[in-house]
Amino acid sequence: MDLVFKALADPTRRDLLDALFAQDGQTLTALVEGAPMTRFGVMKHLKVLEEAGLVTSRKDGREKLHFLNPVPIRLIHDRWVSKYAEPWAAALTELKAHLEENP
Amino acid sequence: MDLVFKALADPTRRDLLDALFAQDGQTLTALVEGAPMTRFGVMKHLKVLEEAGLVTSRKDGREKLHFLNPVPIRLIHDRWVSKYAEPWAAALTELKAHLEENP
DNA sequence: TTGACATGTGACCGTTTGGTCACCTATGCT
DNA sequence: AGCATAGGTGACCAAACGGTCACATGTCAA
Repeated sequence: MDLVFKALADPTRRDLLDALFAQDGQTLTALVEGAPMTRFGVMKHLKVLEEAGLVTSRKDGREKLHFLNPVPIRLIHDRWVSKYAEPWAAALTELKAHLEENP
Repeated sequence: MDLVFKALADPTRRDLLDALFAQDGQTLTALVEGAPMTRFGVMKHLKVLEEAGLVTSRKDGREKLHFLNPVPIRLIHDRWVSKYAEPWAAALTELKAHLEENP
């Protein structure tokens, strides 16, 4: 779980996830297009994403295809984000109700 | 937004958020209790959390009180996490429906 | 007012991280 | 076979990060 948070901390890696979200199963060289760095930088970031479980990969001939895996993000949502976000939503609902009762 | 992701990347900072979730409005020295580091380390982490907007603070005499601010986490959920998590949930729903149709 | 307490600042230091490169392996194509 | 292409490894470097400390400021209470 810590690896997922750390992986999400870098904007380049979030951009890579977005690129895979736009088109899943891209190769390394396809992902390098549009990334502001060399192939090696992208390789390192992809490795971090894979070790965090956010991306899975499959070799096809001399190409390596990369796929999004949304499960870890879902886990972050279920076990962590909702804990903080939902009480706030509840507070907002209460505030709304209060305002409607006392306009 | 990048500051929020970076702030969440450190386990010590997530622990601080948990401590404030358990009891909001704690002082610095109260938060140092239970943290595996000195006051200065905790101060640095709290500064990162404040700059990310995840924690707000108010001075009260010689004490500084710290409060959780769940809004940035809510924003992460709305603008980012749900984008990845919800398609997965939808895929699960489809899978479930498919299995029920073809048992 | 004096002393204890809560917090703040700046320097410092070892480790991690982001990025590049020289060089290498493996696959496809002709 | 021979060459171009896709990907991989290890070393390297500057910058950021996590953590500590000496020292300083402000505040309460006797």
